[in-house]
Amino acid sequence: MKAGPDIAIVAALVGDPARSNMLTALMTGRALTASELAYQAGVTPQTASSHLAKLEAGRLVEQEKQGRHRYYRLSDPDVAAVLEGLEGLAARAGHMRVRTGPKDPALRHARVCYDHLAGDLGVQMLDSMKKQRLVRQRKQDIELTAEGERFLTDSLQISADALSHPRRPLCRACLDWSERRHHLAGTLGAAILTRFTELKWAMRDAAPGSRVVNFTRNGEKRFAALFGEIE
Amino acid sequence: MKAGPDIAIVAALVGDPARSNMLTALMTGRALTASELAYQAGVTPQTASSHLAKLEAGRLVEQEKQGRHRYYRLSDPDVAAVLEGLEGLAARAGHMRVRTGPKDPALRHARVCYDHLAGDLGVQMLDSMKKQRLVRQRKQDIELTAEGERFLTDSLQISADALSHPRRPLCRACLDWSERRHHLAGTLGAAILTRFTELKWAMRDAAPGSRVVNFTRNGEKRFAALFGEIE
DNA sequence: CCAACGCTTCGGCTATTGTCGAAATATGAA
DNA sequence: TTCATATTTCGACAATAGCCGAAGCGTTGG
Repeated sequence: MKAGPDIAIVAALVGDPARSNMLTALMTGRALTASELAYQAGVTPQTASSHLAKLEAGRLVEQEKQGRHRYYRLSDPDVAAVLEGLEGLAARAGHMRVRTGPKDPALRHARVCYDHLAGDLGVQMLDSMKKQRLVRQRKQDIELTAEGERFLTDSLQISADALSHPRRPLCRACLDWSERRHHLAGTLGAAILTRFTELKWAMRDAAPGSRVVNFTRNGEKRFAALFGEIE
Repeated sequence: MKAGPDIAIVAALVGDPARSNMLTALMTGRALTASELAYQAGVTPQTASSHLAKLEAGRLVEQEKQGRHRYYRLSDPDVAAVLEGLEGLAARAGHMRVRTGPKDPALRHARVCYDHLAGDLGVQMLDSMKKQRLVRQRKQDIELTAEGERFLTDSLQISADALSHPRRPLCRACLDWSERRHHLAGTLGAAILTRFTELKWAMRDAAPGSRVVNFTRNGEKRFAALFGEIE
């Protein structure tokens, strides 16, 4: 009756504050160096080193060496998905870190959730796509419509067919912890955020570990034109 | 940059062996008493009591008092989903509890994953439904076809329309940790397993905390007739 | 070549948390 | 009413794991 995977080992890896801070920093989807992760976690480099070794042994992160630098990233989107789920449980249980600083509203407005847009704007985008019948959502199933494919091609020069990926869905509903509603994940969600960046509508906060997405004035206008409030 | 949910708190709750054993035991979808959970976790009742208080404070479980008995269950399917995800990560990282006893093959053959069928038979069922075009799966998106609705009504007396649920999808692909492929979750997956039980094709192992599903001889035949190997 | 920097390894310390014995309270059955 | 059982609470103990200083190794740039 105790057969099966031992979730305690994995969860204990995430359950340490220093390690969870590192994993959260990696939810930006960026690779960060050991030093940057040490800073994010608020520990010394030697402490971070031993933590990272554990995360790597547990297959939660993987590393790539560049000269003297060690870059770490999440092993794959499955890890990010579990971390998202944990974020939802933590938010629901009220385990929020109270930092009502200037960054908090920005984080709620628009932020990266691994590789796709989240926050107020992320939720608004999915809502708008549903109202425009670009996607169909039944509960947590999201499907791109033919009209949606044309929209993506015409307005954003994104080809849905090119987003095929053996292990990730095109569309996935991701529960937004700040809005408590869904935003769009999957390869399409990632492609859209990438396109926003290419078009210079939005850019990521440059601070390592920051998840904030800053839209330009023009970007906000373009975003509103495509995904604004629709009756 | 440390704003947002504090996943360390939730993960640390899962990361203790005694507590993770309890949560795993509750993945059967059944409510268990504090004593039964203490037994599953291999600790004394007083230790279990303090653990359960923590899990309840963390909103991972909820309790219902019946006389002298306290029944605990997982708070909701979101908790189960995160635990499933952790199981997948643990299995991938090779954190398997080596108990190659008589129960292990049974667990791999057919078991409950919260409320739907998993294991070899669970994976086979989804495969067959795909080959018979009862469902369409593109990566992790699963959609019931019109033919599938008729099949469910005719063969199992299950009405897909009656499975509507505000917070759960009809179909969800759940990665099976023993088969490393998908089985069917969601309200439909749950309804199918329930129907097998009603039809007396299958029954759950009566031991508290056991996830094994035992098919009868007749049940195996009926299951094979509906979901057997199809070319 | 030398100095600076990134990262790892080693060893010792300490705080935290899980554990159980003991005791108390509530419920159910005879 | 009494006894058995389920569960909770309290207090003490011990083991573990995270922490950092010190030292070492590898890489980079001047």
